[in-house]
Amino acid sequence: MTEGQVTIVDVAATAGVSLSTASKALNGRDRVSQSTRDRVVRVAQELGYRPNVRAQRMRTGRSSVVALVTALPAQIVSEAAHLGFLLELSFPIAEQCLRNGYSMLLVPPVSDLAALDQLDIDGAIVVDPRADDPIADRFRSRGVTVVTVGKDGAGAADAYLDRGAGGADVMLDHLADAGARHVAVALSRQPYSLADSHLAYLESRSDEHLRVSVIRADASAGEEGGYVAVREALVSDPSIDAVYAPLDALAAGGLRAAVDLGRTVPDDLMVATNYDGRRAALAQPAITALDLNLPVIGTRVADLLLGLLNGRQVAVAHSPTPVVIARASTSR
Amino acid sequence: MTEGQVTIVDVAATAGVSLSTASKALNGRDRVSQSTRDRVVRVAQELGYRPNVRAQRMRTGRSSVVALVTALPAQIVSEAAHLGFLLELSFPIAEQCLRNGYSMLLVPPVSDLAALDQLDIDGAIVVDPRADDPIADRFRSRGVTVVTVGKDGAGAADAYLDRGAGGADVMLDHLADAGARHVAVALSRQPYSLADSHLAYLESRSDEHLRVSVIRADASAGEEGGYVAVREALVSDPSIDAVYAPLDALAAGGLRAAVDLGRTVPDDLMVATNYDGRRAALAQPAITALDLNLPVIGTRVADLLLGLLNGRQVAVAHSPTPVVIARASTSR
DNA sequence: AACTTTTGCGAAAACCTTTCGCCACACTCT
DNA sequence: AGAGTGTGGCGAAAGGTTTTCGCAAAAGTT
Repeated sequence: MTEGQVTIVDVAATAGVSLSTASKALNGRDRVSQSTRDRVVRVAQELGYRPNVRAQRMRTGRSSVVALVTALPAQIVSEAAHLGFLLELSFPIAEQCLRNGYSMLLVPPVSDLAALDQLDIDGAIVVDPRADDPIADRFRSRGVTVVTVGKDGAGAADAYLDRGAGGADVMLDHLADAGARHVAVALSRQPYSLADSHLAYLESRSDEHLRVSVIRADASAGEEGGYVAVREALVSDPSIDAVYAPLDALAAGGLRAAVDLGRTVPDDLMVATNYDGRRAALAQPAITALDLNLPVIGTRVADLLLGLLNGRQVAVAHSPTPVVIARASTSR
Repeated sequence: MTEGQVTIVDVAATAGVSLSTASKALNGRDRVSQSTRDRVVRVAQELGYRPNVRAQRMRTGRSSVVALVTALPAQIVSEAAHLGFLLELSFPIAEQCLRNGYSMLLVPPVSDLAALDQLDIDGAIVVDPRADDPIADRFRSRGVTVVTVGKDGAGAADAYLDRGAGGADVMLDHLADAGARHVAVALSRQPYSLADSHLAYLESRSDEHLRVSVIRADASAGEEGGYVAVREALVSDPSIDAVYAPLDALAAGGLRAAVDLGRTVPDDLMVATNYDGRRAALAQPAITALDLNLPVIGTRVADLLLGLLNGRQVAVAHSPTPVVIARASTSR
């Protein structure tokens, strides 16, 4: 195939210096006279020397790789727009990493935690961790620095990006402004960090102007889960005049349920969701969603992790305030 | 931090066997008696031994990592929907890799080829390579197996996934059926593999029923590039009654140009594109696009690469036939 | 001139694993 | 009994790099 790789030994020999001097000259680490440094660099250039990354990693114990992994189960990832969320996040993270000499591993949801041990990484970004997240734990037990997107309740991570109420505040304000009096918030039955944040916020939110109640849906069933849960809620409590389902699959299912029950949207019932994916934009009527500004979130969480890996002391960052994208489903 | 990692030396010592025997027992490689094997495995378990991935890679010369990288310049990637294309592709690839014990590195467009040398990978998937693609070359000169999505003209890759006419055939059929007589195909001025495939196909395509002419646009300028190119074409040749721009940014720009010129879509002029992203779906009127079946493409190209890495002899795979998603922009 | 500090470089260890060659032993066949 | 054949296990050698330590020569100081 290729001629035997040219190693640093070859460079040193050709340049007439010792191994260690060559290494120091190339890495700029230690004190080497300018003349020898130049000579070594020139020889390396001429010989086409490329350091063996594996050997470097072996020796230094660092790999300059970080992983992006979601803590949500595969079902939810594929059913809801979480996949889109993840992917939109992945690119800015990958860019930020590359810019800082790191590269990013995209890890699909795994059933087997042991598979995570195979990843040669310095750090990981865990999206939407559960409390005491097993993935984050597994990484950290190995010495991998972990940062989470979404507050990590039990402190399983080294740092996290706080998403606050996750946009629930912004959206509820919007719904209230639009005239809603009783919002049913549809959350996944399976717990994850953002849903918890939502919940925490919601409990403090109900006031005389806006009543907020929580309903639970089976997110792994996708739209169907939203359909079932919202239908039941609408039937049992006619005072509900708005449905807010952060997961877009639940919102889309809820919309269908409302239509099937003869409610018109938005006049009888408003519908809103978080992630602004195709599902929301193309629904009939189009569903109001949030602009989460994922590029900024991605960049910030990447900075957080990279900062930690470079020894800076940081513990928390904040996501930008989401902006409501008002669509037909909430504009009366 | 953590207590010093437990190595295979510790396992061997505790189990009372030699280093090499412990290694063989754990890897199931060579002949070891069942009793010692069991003992070693049990000890490893008890000690919580996890092999040092970096040392393994160093020794074996394999990393079980592949990279996904696009050959298109960063400008086009961000301007056109190529980013969406890439991301939709990335997930099935990452899944397929993980399923086979590999992991996938997502690499943003790089300006500096040397950065690619930092990636510790066994193989790479290069999307939309140019002829004699420098990225593919760089990888292969290092001994990295390369597979491309989109035919690699000059054979810079070890294998490729053939996208045929890239859907141009399907779309032209659709336009002809819809009543088009003269289609202007807007291609990026910058060459890349799919545009070449389109071109090759288009040259053989013009017949008495359907005239096909090619116009060139500056794709790095995004929609504006499409606007300028299409406007000029429409003004200089009034017989054009359809615009087909594989890159969605060009199609969207073209649509705007047509409207500004007072042409109504689809009655005076039809518009179509390849990638079915938000831009196409949300345009006014909505733009007809193709369902490329990216999950299947991703899985196939991953299989191609993984096959090669596992020593199987494969050279080419084919993408599924795209299906037209007919929207208002082409239905009279 | 004698002493101390700085500077440039080399030898060797360490990182942890896999693999190659070899030996000892037990067993089988002539 | 001696030669041949497997089998289980061991020791040592890579694999390529970074880093620590020490030494000697040069430079600086009293």
